[in-house]
Formats: sequence, C-alpha cells, structure tokens
Amino acid sequence: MYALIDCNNFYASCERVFNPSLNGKPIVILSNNDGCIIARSNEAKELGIDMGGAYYMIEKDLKKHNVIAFSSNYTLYGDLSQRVMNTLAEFTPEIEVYSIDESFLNFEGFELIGGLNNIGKNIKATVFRNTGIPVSVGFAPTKTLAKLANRIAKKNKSYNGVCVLDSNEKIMDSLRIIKIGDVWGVGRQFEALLNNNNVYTAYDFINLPEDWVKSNLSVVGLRMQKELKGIKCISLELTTDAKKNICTSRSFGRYLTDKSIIGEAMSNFASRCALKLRKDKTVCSVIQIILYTNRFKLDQPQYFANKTIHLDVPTNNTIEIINYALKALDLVYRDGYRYMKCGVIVSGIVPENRIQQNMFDNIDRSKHSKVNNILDTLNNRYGADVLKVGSLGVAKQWNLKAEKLSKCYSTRWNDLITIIAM
DNA sequence: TCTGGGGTCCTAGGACCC
DNA sequence: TCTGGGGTCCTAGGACCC
Repeated sequence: MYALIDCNNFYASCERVFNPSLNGKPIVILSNNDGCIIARSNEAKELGIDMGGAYYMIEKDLKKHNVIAFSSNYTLYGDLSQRVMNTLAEFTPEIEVYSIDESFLNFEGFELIGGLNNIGKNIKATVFRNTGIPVSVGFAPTKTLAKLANRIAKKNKSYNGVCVLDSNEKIMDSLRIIKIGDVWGVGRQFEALLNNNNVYTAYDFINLPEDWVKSNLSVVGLRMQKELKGIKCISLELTTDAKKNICTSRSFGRYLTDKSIIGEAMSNFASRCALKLRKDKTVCSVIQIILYTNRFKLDQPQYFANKTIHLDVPTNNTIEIINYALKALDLVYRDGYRYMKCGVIVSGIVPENRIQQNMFDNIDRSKHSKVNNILDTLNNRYGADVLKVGSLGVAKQWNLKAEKLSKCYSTRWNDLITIIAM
C-alpha cells in the first residue's frame, strides 16, 4: 500500500504556524509580484474566492470580507516543508517527496499493527506536533488511487483526515463519487474530451475500452486507467534524477523599456541558473532567453522574443552564462516595447564530470571554476549575493513586488519570534 | 497600475542514416 | 499504374503536475 500525505492549504497553514491569530480567519497567498491568488485557507475557499484570480481585480471584495492577503514567502514554506518531510521519513524508509507539500510513502511489506487507519492518525498527529502543519492521509494500492483517497480524506469531514482504500468495494465506491476532472492526470482538455464521450466519473472512465483510451489519451491515459483499476503502473521515485531544464524567470515589478535594466535582470536570472547547476553538480550546453511584453494588454504592441544559443563546451560558470544571456538579449531586443517579463532557461544538462572537451575551446576553465568556488563559498557563508558579478547591478529596479511578506520566522535570526512571559 | 513560476512526459513530423 | 524498409535523433507543440 502507498500513502499520499498532503498538507492542508499548505501556504496558508505555514503563515499560521507562527501567527496563530490567523486561525479561523480567511487568508489568501499571492503569487510573485502579488499577482494572483495561489493558495487559500478553508475560510477563504468558503467565501468563494477562486484559485488563480488576479488580486487587483478582487482586492476590494477581499477587504470587505476581511480576507488577509500575504505575498508568497518561499523561504518560510520551503523550510517548513523540509521539516514536514523529515518527520514523514521517520515512518518508512521509502519516501518520494513529490512536491513542496506532498509525499508518497511506501508501506509494502509492513506488518501493520493496529491497521492503516491508526498509522494514518499517527502520521497526522506526529506531523502536527512536530511542525504545526495539518495534513491529510490517503492509503491505496496505487499512486493514482492514493491521490484519490487523499482527496476524499480532505473533502469529507467524517474521515477525520485519513482514508484507506484497501478493498475492491471501497475502491469502486470512491471511483463512483469522483468527478473525472478530479483524477490525478486529467486536466481541462482531457476532462472536456471525456465529458463529450459521456464519461463523468472515474468509474465511467475505468469502464472504457482500453483501445479507445490509448488512441484518444495515449499511453498516459491508459496508465491512468490501469492505476485506477488497482494495477500499479507508476512506481515510487526514490532517487531524484538531475533536472533536464532549469528555468529562472520573473515578471518585473513594473514595465521596463531600458535595455540596460533588462540586462541587469537577465544577468541575475542567468546567475541563478548557474548557481542551480553548480548545486546539482551539472553543466548545461544550451542557453535560452525569453523576453515578453504584457500579454494581457492587447492594446499595447506585443513582442515575445525567444533566443537559443548552443554552446561548444558545456558550462556552469556564472560569468560565461551571463555573457551568453546578454549576447542573446542583444540579438532580440527591440526598442519601443514595454517589457514585462524575462527569463533564462538552461538545458542540455549533463553531470559536470562528463564534459565533452572541444579542441578549439580557448577559455581558461580552471581559472573560472576557482572564481565560482570563491563566489559560492562566500555567498554560502555570508548570505546570498554578498559577492556577485557587476552586471547584476545593485538597484534592482526590475525587482518584483512583495508588499505583504511575512517574516522568515524559522530561517533568519532577526525574525525569530520573541515570547514575553507575563 | 496591477494577471506566477517551475517542471515533466508524450507524440508527430522532419531530417538524416544504411 | 507503379517508386522499400527499417532505424535514430531532434524539435515543436500539447498535455499534464504542483
């Protein structure tokens, strides 16, 4: 049996851990740039606040209902996530951290003393005691069914946050009540296609002929169908493979028209990519930049630039990657547009100890790697960006908006909460 | 004024090989 | 009227996830 443990309203719950006055109040978390709603507390969901809505459009409404909004604080969420996962890892040696707020646990071969339901209750209580984060637990024989069980545990109060699908009857009963669009792997397009073919529940779906599923939804759909029938097709991923792409992109806090400031932003994103590569001990051989105007402003001139550069010798060197990104910017930049977003994507990623040399390469790589080592060592010890390349700039005029940021309660000394004994 | 960011996998089609 | 068969690799686009 697999368990899927998912944190309830994770970002909202994180904000509450160190600020319990928020308990019982409607809160929402905003995306970067305070743009959209990306997480809601139950109270906010009950008010009918939608996921993904633009904040500026509903700001007044939210104020009227005393909804409290937060900028996203990934430092806090990332740290609490780590603590939750560390606690979960105590329950089984086989754990797949699937996202910032959920993990699959394998209980195959366990002697289940007290039954799965008790184990689930224990997981829930332990995570809450250790971290203050509420979670839901779903048990089932496949990952897709475990996701489904978790959903039932979360939506249906009578389950108290734990749902175990350990018999065929229970599985069939749940398939009947789950809308097909709520199944893991069914997005908007698949849902529409299936609805057009009179498939509305997961139960309808498993009764479709396999040939039809394969030709209309490819092997992805077929896998999903088998998983729902209790046949394992998706295994636990216990090791994390090196990433295939690394992307750093942001919308700017305001429109940019000045190429040099865009260059600064681009340099910063290129530098982040290089840092992520070095952290993974990998190098990239393809560097791509994007530069966009605001796609929502149809009355303004639109421009979506995209430039890819292939390198002769793969690299993870900050200076080199910045240079290529700026060169690409030179090639695509056009005057007369109001730019809203840019980014750097690196791909063609291989381990750094397997670099294919090029006989015409004339860069002194050992010197560069020394510079990078110093950069990383100092920044690790004294804080990010204590030492950086000049083209990154200092003013950060492109920086994103985050006006409602909470403190980094668990990672920054100055932000530790103080408790005063009365 | 203001609408996120970062990933994965699969398929079809084109270019190329023998 | 008729023009082989079997591969690989790459890319773009489309679907999905959180």
